[in-house]
Amino acid sequence: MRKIDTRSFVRATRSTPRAINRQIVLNLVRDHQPISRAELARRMKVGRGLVTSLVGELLDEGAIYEGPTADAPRGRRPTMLFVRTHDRLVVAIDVRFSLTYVMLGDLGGTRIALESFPTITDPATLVSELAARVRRLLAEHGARGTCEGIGLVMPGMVDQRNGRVLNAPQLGWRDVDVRDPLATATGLPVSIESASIACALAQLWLGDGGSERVGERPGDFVYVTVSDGVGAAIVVDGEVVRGASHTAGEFGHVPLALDGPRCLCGARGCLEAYTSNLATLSRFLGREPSAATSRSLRRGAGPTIEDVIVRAGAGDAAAQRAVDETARCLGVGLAIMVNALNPARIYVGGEITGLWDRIAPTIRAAVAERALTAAAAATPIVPEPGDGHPRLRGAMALVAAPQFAAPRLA
Amino acid sequence: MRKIDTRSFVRATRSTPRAINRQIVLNLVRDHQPISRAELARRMKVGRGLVTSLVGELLDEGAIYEGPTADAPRGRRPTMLFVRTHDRLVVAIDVRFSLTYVMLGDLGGTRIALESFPTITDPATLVSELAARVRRLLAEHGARGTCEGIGLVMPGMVDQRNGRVLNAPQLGWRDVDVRDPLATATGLPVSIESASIACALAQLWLGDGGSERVGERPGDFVYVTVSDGVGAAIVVDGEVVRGASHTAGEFGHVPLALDGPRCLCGARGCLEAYTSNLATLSRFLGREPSAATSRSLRRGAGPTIEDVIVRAGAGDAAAQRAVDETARCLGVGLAIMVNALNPARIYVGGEITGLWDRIAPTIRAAVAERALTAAAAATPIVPEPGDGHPRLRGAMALVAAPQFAAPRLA
DNA sequence: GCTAAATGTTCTGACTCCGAACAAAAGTGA
DNA sequence: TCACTTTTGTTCGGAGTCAGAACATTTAGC
Repeated sequence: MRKIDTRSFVRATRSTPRAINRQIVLNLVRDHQPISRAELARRMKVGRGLVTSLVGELLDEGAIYEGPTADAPRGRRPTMLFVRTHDRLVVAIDVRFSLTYVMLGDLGGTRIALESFPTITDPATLVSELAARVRRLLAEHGARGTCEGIGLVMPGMVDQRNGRVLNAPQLGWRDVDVRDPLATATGLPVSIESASIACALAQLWLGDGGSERVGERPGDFVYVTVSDGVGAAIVVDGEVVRGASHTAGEFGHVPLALDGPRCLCGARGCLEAYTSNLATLSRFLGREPSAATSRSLRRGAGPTIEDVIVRAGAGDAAAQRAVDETARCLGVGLAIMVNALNPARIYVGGEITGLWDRIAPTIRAAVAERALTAAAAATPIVPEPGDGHPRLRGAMALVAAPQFAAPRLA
Repeated sequence: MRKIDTRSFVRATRSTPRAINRQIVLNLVRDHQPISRAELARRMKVGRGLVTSLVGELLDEGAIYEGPTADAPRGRRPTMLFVRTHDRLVVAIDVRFSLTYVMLGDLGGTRIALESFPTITDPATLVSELAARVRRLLAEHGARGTCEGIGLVMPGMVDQRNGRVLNAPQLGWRDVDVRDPLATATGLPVSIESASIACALAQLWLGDGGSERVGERPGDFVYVTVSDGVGAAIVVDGEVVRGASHTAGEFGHVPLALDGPRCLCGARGCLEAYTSNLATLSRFLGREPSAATSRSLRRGAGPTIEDVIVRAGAGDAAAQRAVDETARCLGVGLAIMVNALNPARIYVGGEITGLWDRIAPTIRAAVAERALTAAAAATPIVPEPGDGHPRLRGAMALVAAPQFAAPRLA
């Protein structure tokens, strides 16, 4: 029951049905490959004739390809269809505080090569270094196919429309254009996105397809990133909620206590001030989480969040107390999201997932305590470990998504 | 960039372009009436021939009608088109704690007749009373047109799909079917919805069209209802966010302080415990907001929220303190929504809007203090006074919306 | 009355889906 | 071996829709 915005709509042309059905076929092949034309016709409830025509078009464009025929109990053997991904390359870039990762993968999300280098904070130098590495990677592996584009994930706020980094405190950037310089330096289209949204896109487009529960809509979830900050990306009906000025998802500064510890944002008692890595670390050290503490910890003075996690896992009581309290507060934060948005599930990413077995019961209990309905209390909360490089997968999803997205209409 | 859900999609047929363009024309007429075919063709960037065909179909169906021709500086005078609303009746019902309102209106949202009676808490008796009143209203005013359906707004949680009231503490109902009994008793289609979502639908479909700022997307907002409880309805891209189990929008139990005053939900420090009418009233009385207080106040023992508002407006210091604190806390709650969802604007409904001139600066200041970006801090916060019967308008929108909504696709 | 300009209609063509008929391919069994 | 059944995949005419040009209609101005 969507209202049409009469100031910005897309009217239908005579090729609109084609565009819609084409994408449906492509997505069905993607989700169920290998799949035959006849099976596609059954799933779409159309005649096989139409499927032949649609598939023929996708074959001509190189979006899919025909594999070998499959066995069948009776009758003619079906020729199986696959999405062409292995020779369509994607460059994924993840710029983080200390290291920048550059990865070469294919449209299906498969990793081909991965490298990293210390992050350069000067924009122009970073872009030229990135361009050089992209060129070298494509020269080395270019025989595997053609590159479809670059997905760039930046730490901080990003305006995905004009390709600018609005604010990246970890790099000291404010309103810096990186997309266009990188695009001209490499000759490839570049898509840019913030880390939390990128992780959500990775789940949405490259997610663990098979594990979804029956009846659960795969396009309704929240992805919460617990790291230096606490951010969330909201996905409703298969689409990321961006907000009127593209800043939706800032759950990090929901107050848990109006007179709580001071947060780096200036307010008091923010969720982030209780659950960020800095907060956990400060709690472990018995210090106030201040900007000074933050800086000194970043410079490598003192233990890191990884150290705390390792110690907690090894039985260190102080570390366990610090982490448990983080888990309790995170649970309260997740309960807010569960009540406010009622997602089908919540993904949690960040270093803290390394201790999931320990913290999961605490988080669940806190969520269940504050959830308003039984269904909300039972919302699956799924950890995503950092060793799967969710941000890099998100960068790949940035390039892959436009190929498979539903056409915008009405 | 929406992902297609391959387990539940709508494929295009050869009449899909027609369905889309038909709705676009209908909505353009609705938003810009009186409007000519030629103007429609310009706005849609199509030839006038296609518009003639689409308009002809809408005329045949009775969705629109031709008015008189308009003056033109040169050339043939255009015949103006209008949405046919005046002879298509709608019954709107708003069941509240003390009174139930029944209104007869037309598809355009115009009020024809309004009556009320003391709410009956027995479901069957309520339904038969409602059916009798609906029949009488239609008999009296039936000459004005045919009735398109009934919109029913209930206080509490509603499953809009199967027409059941899941939980309405004000009526003492749990899992009660009212939609189907009322539909069979009246022979009319009935749509049911919760109060906060209904108010949002009223704004979305019958909202103050002209006053929207340039560039502001009309389909991205949050409607916050401050009443016995505090609820919110989230509208993204012209569509209400319902959530995986249809319980999205429960911002009332966002904690402002984990160890704050006890809330009726069982937790502590909920936004509702600070800003509901009961909370304001309890603050004025210097009491704890308990279930017992709630009951005694509902029974008419002691002052009502309206009394407190009148006193605050007249200069009573205690009442002003109570209301100002409510405003401050509400501002914090709105800041959470601004940061989390980044809506284009926020509507606030409820008795407290009667004091908007006094509380607006406090609310704005609290929002601005916690908003993370300048754009978010500037989010317009618009009061909707209760004398416009927003819930009844929402009930009308329930019936009107399906007529104008975009077709679901892909 | 003629012309220009604008609105509204009609008609042919192109693109699409739709459904039925047809061809192709594999197994079964007389 | 070969007709029969079953399933897959293709082809083709028909119907619905948009696209665009030609045409008819109406008004104002000269």
